[in-house]
Amino acid sequence: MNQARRGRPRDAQVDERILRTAAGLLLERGYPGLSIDEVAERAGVAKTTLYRRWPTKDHLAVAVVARLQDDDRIDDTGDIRRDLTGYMEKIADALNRMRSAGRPADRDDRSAGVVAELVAAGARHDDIGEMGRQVYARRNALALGLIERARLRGELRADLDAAVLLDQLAGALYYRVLVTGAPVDRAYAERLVAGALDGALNRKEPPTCP
Amino acid sequence: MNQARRGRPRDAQVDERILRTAAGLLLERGYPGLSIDEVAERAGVAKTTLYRRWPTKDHLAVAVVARLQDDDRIDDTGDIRRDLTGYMEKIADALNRMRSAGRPADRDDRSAGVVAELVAAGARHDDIGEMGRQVYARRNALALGLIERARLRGELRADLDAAVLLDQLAGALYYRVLVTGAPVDRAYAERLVAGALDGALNRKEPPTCP
DNA sequence: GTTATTACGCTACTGTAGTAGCGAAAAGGA
DNA sequence: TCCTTTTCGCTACTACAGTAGCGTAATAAC
Repeated sequence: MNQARRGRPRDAQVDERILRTAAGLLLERGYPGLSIDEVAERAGVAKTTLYRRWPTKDHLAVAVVARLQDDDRIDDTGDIRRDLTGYMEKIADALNRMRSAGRPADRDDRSAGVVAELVAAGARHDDIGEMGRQVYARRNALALGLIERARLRGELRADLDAAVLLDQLAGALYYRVLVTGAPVDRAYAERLVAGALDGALNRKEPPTCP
Repeated sequence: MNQARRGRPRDAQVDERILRTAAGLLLERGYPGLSIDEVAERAGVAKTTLYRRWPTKDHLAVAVVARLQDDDRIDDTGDIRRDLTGYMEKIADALNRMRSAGRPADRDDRSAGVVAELVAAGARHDDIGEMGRQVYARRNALALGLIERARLRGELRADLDAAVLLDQLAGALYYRVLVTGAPVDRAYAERLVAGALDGALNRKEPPTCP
């Protein structure tokens, strides 16, 4: 792919200037402060040029945030509790990075901010939703591998519902950011993994030895 | 509160007409199809009158959806597995009701639709966010009571982290609707509760009886 | 009654996302 | 060199959220 195209080639510096400008506005002023007109003006670019690359403001915002994400590898140390906790911390870090965008540091920050707008963007545009689902699928496949190896080592139940386990873990983080406004930090990641591993049922039964 | 006010009283029929019209548009065409100008025109009301009641489109949408929700009581039958499953089904029903708004029935419906827009509305406006958190807090307090009673009956671990358990349960539902696009139905509710109750760790140790 | 107060409808306005159409510039292919 | 294709900048436009100001209607307090 990427063969030599026919007409005038795109100016890569234009892409760069737009994305840098948009990133500045988005991180400083949040989603409503990301104005297409202002991005175009500050980047020294016609608005139509911008729309030739990203068809909506949502698409531009997704492109900006996608550049800020680091890789989504997952460590496998052989200790499932430690590895899942590390995985949760990675997700929490990514969420917290977006969460604080666009608001003064002194403010009581319970808002989902940019995270919520990106989720909504995925709901508004099929292609963005599909991108998000692919990111999720990739991340989830890696985590399923981690769990499967731990299961084979005997750390986890043989009949474990791994998909549900991952929904519970990641879901709790998103839920706190998007719905309850509660913080997601290292301490919570540890409580979360502990709860999921241990289960809720009471198992203390007096050993029945004849 | 609600003392006799000074000036001309508000026309309750105006509220009703606006909300009915807005509900029709929102459920039929989804969030982008909810146009303030069109609501005002169809309801036979000036746009300024509408804005006197709901300061933004987001507020109007929240008011519409709030009227569609039923009560959030939680059954307590004495069987924690059954009760939690019922609670999950209630949340799933509410999510699914909003999820299908505004799209043709034949379409492959992975989108979060109105749910995502409402979450974003909570992030955009502090007062809406606060409302959402109060709904959550109320619901959560009821569920915490349910869990505490089950714990006292001995069904659940004495050292259970109940807050985390509820985050895991409700979080998984929201996560599937908002992020992964997976369905949330009765079968999933059962898997979810089973996973949370049983835990992930392998506990099969040969009983050590001398 | 009169007055103060609030609701309502109306017109006109701003700001922003997104589109249409045009001419000029930059490339490849003939 | 000439033709085609695509990019880019420009101007002008639509659609929609939200606001400002005004005249008028409906109510309570006096």
